[in-house]
Amino acid sequence: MSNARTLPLLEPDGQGVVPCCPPLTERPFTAEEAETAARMFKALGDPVRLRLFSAVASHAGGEACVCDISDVGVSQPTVSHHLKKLKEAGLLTSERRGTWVYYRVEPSVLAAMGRLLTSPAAGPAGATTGN
Amino acid sequence: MSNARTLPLLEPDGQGVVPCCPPLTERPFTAEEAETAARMFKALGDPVRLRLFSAVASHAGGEACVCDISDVGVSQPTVSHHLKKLKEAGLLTSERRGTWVYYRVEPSVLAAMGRLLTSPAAGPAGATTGN
DNA sequence: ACAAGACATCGACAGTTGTCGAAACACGCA
DNA sequence: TGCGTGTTTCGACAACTGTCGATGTCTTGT
Repeated sequence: MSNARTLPLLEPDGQGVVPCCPPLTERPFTAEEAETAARMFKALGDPVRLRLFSAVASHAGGEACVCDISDVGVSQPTVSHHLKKLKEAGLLTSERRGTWVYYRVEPSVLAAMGRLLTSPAAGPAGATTGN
Repeated sequence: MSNARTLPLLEPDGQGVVPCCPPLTERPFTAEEAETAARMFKALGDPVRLRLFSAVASHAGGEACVCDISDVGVSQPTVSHHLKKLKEAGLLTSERRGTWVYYRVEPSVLAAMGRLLTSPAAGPAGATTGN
């Protein structure tokens, strides 16, 4: 139903994707950057979704059928609801093959998320590494 | 006020901290791991909080006075509310010096978050790096 | 065509969250 | 001591979120 709401953290640019935001420690986020990045953090901000995402991300082949990962303590409609949220956030993609639906992670998004949190080699806040 | 609610992502272990969770792609999170990690993602899942966090993290000296970062489009009590949330999530610490209160990031927490998202050298889902 | 299984959508509901203004608290200074 | 400024807490309220059971859709097998 939506086609302008996907992949908030990355923007397609023809042959790949470009990250939306600099590392968190580089400079203060603009309102727009924050809106974009927060959507992704929010998607991972629920324990059930995090388990589902982790289950997909760690599954052999990089993809998993819903039936493989739906044992997270909530009902089946709730699992479906959360997978939809993760898809809307651009973290997962889904594909139906026969009876089953397979979800897989968007690898570049995971990389972009890591880049957001990895301090860029002695950033302003990373000067004192010894805690 | 609270002393059992801080640093969800890391556990103090005498001389430093140890990460709570493996990378997301290593194996499915347990319910407990997910609960812990989700608390942190949730804290960054709000645009205002993300801007505040980024403002502190990128500020010279690794710390910032509330007065330096409170221009994010919401009222001052709301800023205080969000800073409290970030503190409860273990992402920020605060210290009062005279009239002003300074916030700084917990560097090890940032590192732990990055580790969560960085695939551990060709993990199950990281085999295909070229999208 | 029909039944069965896998998954998604719908509608409802309790609990949580973000926001504000008002008030309280902490500190420095006259 | 009292005032002004910076920050937090309080109380209230609308909006959002996670959850469920019931139902719908899609595919396979009989």
